[in-house]
Amino acid sequence: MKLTRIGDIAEFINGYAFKSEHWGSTGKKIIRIQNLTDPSKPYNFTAYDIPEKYIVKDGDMLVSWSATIDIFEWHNEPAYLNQHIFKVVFDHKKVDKYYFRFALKQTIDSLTKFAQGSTMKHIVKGDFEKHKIPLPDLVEQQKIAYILSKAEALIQKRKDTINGLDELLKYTFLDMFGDPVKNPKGWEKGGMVEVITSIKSGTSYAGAENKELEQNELGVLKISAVTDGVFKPKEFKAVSIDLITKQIIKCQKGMFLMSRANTKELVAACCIVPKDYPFLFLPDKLWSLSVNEQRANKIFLNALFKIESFRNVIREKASGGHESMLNISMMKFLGLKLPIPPLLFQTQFAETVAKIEALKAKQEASLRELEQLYQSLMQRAFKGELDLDKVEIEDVYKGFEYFDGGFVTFDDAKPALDKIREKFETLPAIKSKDKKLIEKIKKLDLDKVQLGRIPFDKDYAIYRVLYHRFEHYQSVPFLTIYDWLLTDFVDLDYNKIKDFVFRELNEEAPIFEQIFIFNEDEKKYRTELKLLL
DNA sequence: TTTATGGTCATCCAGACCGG
DNA sequence: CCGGTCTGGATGACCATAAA
Repeated sequence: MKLTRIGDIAEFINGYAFKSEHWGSTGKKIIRIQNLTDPSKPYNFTAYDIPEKYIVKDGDMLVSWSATIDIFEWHNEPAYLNQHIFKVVFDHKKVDKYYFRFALKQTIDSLTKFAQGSTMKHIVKGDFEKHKIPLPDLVEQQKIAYILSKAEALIQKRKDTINGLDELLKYTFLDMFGDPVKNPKGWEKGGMVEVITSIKSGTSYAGAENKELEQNELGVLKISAVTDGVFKPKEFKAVSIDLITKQIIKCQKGMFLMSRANTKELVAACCIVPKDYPFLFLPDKLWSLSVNEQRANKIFLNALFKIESFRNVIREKASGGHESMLNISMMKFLGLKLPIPPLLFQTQFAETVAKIEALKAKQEASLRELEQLYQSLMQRAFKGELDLDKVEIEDVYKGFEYFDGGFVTFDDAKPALDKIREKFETLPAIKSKDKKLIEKIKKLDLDKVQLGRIPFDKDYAIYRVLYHRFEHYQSVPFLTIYDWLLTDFVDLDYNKIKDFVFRELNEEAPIFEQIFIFNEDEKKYRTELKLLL
């Protein structure tokens, strides 16, 4: 495939070098690299007037070129760009911005070889602009971006499900046992000594990071193997067996591990080791806790220690001169009090956890598969090996020409809208049902209403959404349309549609209305949605 | 003599900042 | 404005000391 210098298809505007006196708590957000890599990081704000060119709008692509070298799409209110990040201004006649994102991600590793500086890796603007990506014609680009977006969306969906299962675990705990500190269910309280029979601490060894283990090496775990609350067998350092003189504790299935040191936030992270790892052993900062099985279930304890309120109780016992590396002693830990529900309940909880974990394992396996598929798709796409002839991008999406940022007015969009309308006007008209529905609503007893299914015609909805928006606001941000089409409607996932619909219901000028219908056969109410005219 | 504890020092990353 | 260095926080390495 033809290679093109990215400097020829887009302009890269570097962010503004804000000084600390520019920061405040009011005004516009300042986008720093950490805000892109970690959404939980707080923003700095500035009330100063900075030139227009540093403003980033919703949908803008950003490339960080210092330390973290990656590309991000900004989905947020207009904000200022900090130094070390480029804002990408595309030549829309030549390149599709989503295609560009995928193409750059695919080739980003080769960019790091240009990185300069000793303490901190930088990419020099000139080198960056010289970087080449494969560039087929625009329609092909859109098709590639479309396929990859689909794969990406599936991956995200798996990740969401996995996170959801984690949440479910937490709620299951709180539902069964209540908050462990307030102890609203009045469980018998006991000392940690009653449930933990012994604590074994590992031994300190230095080693080489990020490498595979050789024949004559063992891995000493790092705190980070436990930090996230899930055992991570890859977080170790390699140590030559010859150097190991002290007694070590090998990492075995069922071990209940806890970190005795870290920042206050992360101290007392714990997890259960899922299987034997004969080549890994514990470092001095990790404990292996033995549980008195007559009194407690370690799955229960593992969940308990992860509940924020109880974690705080443990954290309070940590000490140290530097806030950045606090320690807990065994005595202090064993001196803590905890609620100890009857073993039967704990076992029941553990069974539920096992079920959720099994679901999670399935989702994780699927996620790995998808990620592999995604990788191979990426590679084939940029080698020009994908059969794009079979790819039909949704007609609606094709109807819109590229618009150079900003807003699409009603007139801009009218030809495309007309085309859509022609296609959809004959569709099963929710319209004709509307009158009957309204009659029914009048007779409803709203107190007895239950949520139910949402009958939903995707194509018709797209048309209605767009038309309504145009009528109501006269113009619509182009990117909003693009996103709807690309992300909300590429698949017919019920939950996604539901999310979308409920978002719409909460809008100031909603295009949906929730209505309630009595089903004569089932003898109960269910909700339906009506598109407002 | 061994182990647990509570540190400090070193390193790396990310951001602050500055000279040309 | 650009390209680089300085600085501080987070984490890992490792140790002196006290207790067992």
